[in-house]
Amino acid sequence: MNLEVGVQQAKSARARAAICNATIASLAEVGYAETSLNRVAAIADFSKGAVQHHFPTKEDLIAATVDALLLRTVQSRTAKPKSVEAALLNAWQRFINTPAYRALMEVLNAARTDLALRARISADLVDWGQKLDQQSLTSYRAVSGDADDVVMLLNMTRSFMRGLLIQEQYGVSAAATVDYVRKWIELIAPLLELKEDE
Amino acid sequence: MNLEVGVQQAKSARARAAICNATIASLAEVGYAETSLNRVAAIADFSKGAVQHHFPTKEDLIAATVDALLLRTVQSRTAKPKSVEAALLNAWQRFINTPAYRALMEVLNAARTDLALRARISADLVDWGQKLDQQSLTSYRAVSGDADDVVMLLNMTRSFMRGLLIQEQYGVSAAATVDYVRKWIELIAPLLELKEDE
DNA sequence: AAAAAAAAGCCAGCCATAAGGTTTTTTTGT
DNA sequence: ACAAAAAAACCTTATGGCTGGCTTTTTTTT
Repeated sequence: MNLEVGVQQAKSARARAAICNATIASLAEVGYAETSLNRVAAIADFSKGAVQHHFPTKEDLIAATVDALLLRTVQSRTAKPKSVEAALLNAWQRFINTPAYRALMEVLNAARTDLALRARISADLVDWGQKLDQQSLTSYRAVSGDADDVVMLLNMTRSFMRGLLIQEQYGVSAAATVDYVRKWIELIAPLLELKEDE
Repeated sequence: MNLEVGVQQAKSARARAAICNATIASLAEVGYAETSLNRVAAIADFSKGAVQHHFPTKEDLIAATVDALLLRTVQSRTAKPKSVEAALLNAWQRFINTPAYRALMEVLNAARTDLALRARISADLVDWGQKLDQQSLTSYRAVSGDADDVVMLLNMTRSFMRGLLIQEQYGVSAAATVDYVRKWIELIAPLLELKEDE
């Protein structure tokens, strides 16, 4: 229990956080392939050597950044929503349609063909998926009474929203995209109810 | 007036097609960033110089490949399906969940951050989207009677399926993915009818 | 003295260009 | 009309400029 060791560790932790944030910003802005150590270092205002001191390899950097992203998106529980409709629309606006989620998608896409990266982050992603499923179950109930329906409907919603993010680039306006979201919510909100107890 | 298309032209066309096919294969296998002229040339069994002769810049190559992909996916009209459910499931199996579509997604994702590429292919993609909407209207009718609903529902379905492709890598089995597709179809199919007239 | 940060060097791979040879097409001269 | 000449197209090989990640060395901080 050395307080001064704590000081160094704290500083190191701050540096690592700053670097991960820079990585997230870079992923969102220029994508995975163009997210180089040089660029991350420039954004975080460190030297390339500093980045490589904290994360010896690029895979280390990306893996740490993914962890930060997953943690961030799980922690962001909002106040209890008024309706299922409001909750789902909120999920789109504050959760999916956001630079951080885009950064995550960049890594997910890269991991499709980069097997080493995929092996590295796969366990965390599975954990994350399970946490999301848990959250679904504590927030919603299916009118059918089947708990599996809750998980399935919310996963479908997330899938749909991920797909919207891709299409968004060409020929479809942001307004039309929100229309799509609303239409989907219209369809599935009647199948779900909010849990009130807590 | 030469009835026979020039020998060279035919050869050239064949070479270009082979190179584009190699590009599609590479995109599907290793993704956009790793799809280099070297790799494409190796797959197509040409020299790198040959590839660059036909497509002076990488952007040219990708743009031509996208054209080939879009053409391919529009042409592939199948026999008239028996039900809305069968048609949508077919769309997933023969259209979306396929190497060619994955190749297209790679380019779309890259185009999000590569503005030059996006400007290059944007018009073609918009055209393509309109063609797909047209096809939707000739094949389906909405029970609501509103033609816009047809277009919207099918675009939503494609969005959902795109989203599935991304998630597919981690924690979700192929069988579970098909379950999701079926569940989605259960929700959407009652809102659509097949057009029989032709 | 040890950890953190910066700097310098290395190798591999990328895209692009250029030079050379072969084959096809077009133009020219008679 | 038709062979010779010129031009163009196709493909290969070689080269260059540049940037990527990684390693090693030097400087700074604590």
